[in-house]
Amino acid sequence: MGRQPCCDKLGVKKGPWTAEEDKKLINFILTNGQCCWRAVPKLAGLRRCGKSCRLRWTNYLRPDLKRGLLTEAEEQLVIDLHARLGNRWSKIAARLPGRTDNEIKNHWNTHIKKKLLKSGIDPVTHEPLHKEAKPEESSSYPADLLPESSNNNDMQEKDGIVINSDDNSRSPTENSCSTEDSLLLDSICNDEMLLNSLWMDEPPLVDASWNKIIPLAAENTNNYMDYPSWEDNYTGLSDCQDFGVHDFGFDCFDTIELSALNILEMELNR
DNA sequence: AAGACCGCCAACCGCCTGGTT
DNA sequence: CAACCAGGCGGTTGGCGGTCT
Repeated sequence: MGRQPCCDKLGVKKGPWTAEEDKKLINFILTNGQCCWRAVPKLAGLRRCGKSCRLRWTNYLRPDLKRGLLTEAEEQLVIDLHARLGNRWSKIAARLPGRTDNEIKNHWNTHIKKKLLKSGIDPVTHEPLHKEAKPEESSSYPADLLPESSNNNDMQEKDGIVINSDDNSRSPTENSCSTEDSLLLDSICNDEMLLNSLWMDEPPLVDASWNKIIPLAAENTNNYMDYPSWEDNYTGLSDCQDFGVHDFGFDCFDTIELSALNILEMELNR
């Protein structure tokens, strides 16, 4: 007995999203907020599966997403977190504001994996590929690929995954990263509590999920200032700080729609 | 110039989890 | 407590663009 499909397969469109569909989805989410993805296609006038809408939104249309390749620091952080967490892409993505699990997963599979292999490191275990060849080495990571967990002897194992009990020993920020990147890593990598929260199911201290921003902003505009990527990308939002899900309508929509249209324009120019 | 090959990434699929009834 | 449901997650695929021959 298979699971019921998440949507009626008949009449549901698949494949690449068109600019028109994107616009419909953006308009709907910005007007109504995120709720009940199953109902979104119908309400937004899309012939798509709700799941597909959610993915499109979280992986591509969300306004706080960063574009372009991961920075050196971000890559470093991904390697380090992967060494601790394994393929828990969503957990890893939660530590990288503006990045999605899908993006990180793709970047891992296409870039980082190869980089590690080239350096003689098993991307799964983060151990040297030919350990017996150089057993005296504590780590085979080159300077630019050194995860914290591999250069620290004080390791712990939890649920079969190696974690590091002393995260303050060294951070990847010692590499040549921008100040901004360094700050990001300092705030994330060196925070024992934050790393512990990766294992507990506590709300993350730094959470990139945009859907949390609107309610936060509605009850405390100071909190909303904690999300620079959002602010940077959508300065116009500061003009409507009192918005809530239902107030997030057409009065402040022009600015946001401009951003949405920018995305669509980018898409059309591709 | 054109066909073959390769890499990247958006999107899909199926399973899992947590909440609700 | 079981059944159901929606959302979330990770693995995988397929199409497209770039590079190579």
